[in-house]
This record gives sequence, C-alpha cells and structure tokens, in this order.
Amino acid sequence: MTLGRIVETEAYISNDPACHAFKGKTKRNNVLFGPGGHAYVYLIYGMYYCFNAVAGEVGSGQAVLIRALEPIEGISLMQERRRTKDLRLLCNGPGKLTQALGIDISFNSAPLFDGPLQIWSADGLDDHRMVQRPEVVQTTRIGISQAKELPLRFYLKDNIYISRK
DNA sequence: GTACTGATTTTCT
DNA sequence: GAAAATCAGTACC
Repeated sequence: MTLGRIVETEAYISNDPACHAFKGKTKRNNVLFGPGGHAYVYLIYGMYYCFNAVAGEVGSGQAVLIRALEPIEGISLMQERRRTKDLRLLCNGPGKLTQALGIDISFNSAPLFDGPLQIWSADGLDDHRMVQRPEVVQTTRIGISQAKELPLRFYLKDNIYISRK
C-alpha cells in the first residue's frame, strides 16, 4: 500500500463557476451531489485523473481537490508507477498523485473512511511529522479559467512537495 | 532558470 | 466540435 500526507488542496464549492457541480447534475459529477466522505475521480485532458474528496451534505455539490501529497509509505511502489526516483515529483500535482497511488476511474464514489482508498485526520496518526499543526498558506487556484480570483487553494508553507508556490 | 508545445479522450454544448 | 481542476519534454536565455 501507499501512504502520503496531504500538503496541497483546492476547494470547489457551491455557486462556484469552476466547480463541476455548478451547472447541475450530470453523469460525470453525480457523486458530487452524494454524501460527503466519498471519492470523486475523473479523467482530465484525456490523460490524467484528478482525485477529490466530496464535502458537505447530500445535494450540495462541493468537493476538495487533492493537489499534492508528501510520500510517506510505499515509496518504491510510487517510484515504479511514476517512473521517476525524485521524491518531489511523485505526488506534486493532481495527475501525478493519482498515478503514484494507483487511482483510476474505478475509485470514483468509493468511501474514504472504509475501503481501498482512505483519508485519515492527522490527529489519528502516530507520527512525529503530524504532531505540529503546520502553517497553511491560502492563494488562488491553479489551472482553471473561471473564478480564478477566488482564494480557495491551500498548501503547507515551505513544504517541498507542493506543485508550485 | 523560464516559456511554449504536444499528447489524448471524455464530457457536455 | 470545443473545452477541460494536466504533465513531460523541448527550446531558449
């Protein structure tokens, strides 16, 4: 298995033109309107998958895009999948981390607290790296053309595993 | 170091 | 038919 620490995220909320749920329910974003705590996975640019955690109540259509991870466990497996040895390149982008973790469309709608793909709170992990609450920086989102100005991207300050500063 | 380009396909208009 | 929450490689400074 592989394990990583989430170091960069973006929020996609209701009434947000950049959110896939903005224009209403479709076949693709169906899971966005389901209960929180599930995975929303989709293919972007025909080549890469993006991984989101669905947030909020049923019908709200909100999610958090996981943009970057700090690799912790299963690193050799990640290196094999990504075809690179550089730790910083394993998970520093939404398309990269899905590759490193082996996430594809079959993980869409999978529960995040039970099953092959899970997210834990840092408080539940016995790891010295998780003890101190890190400083978080808030900026605008990346790679979108709508609602660019909204400050909904969050990353850990000075962390080398984020996709960019 | 930064800048630009091609790859590739699902989805919705 | 066009756009899309991207990445790796190449060219150039």
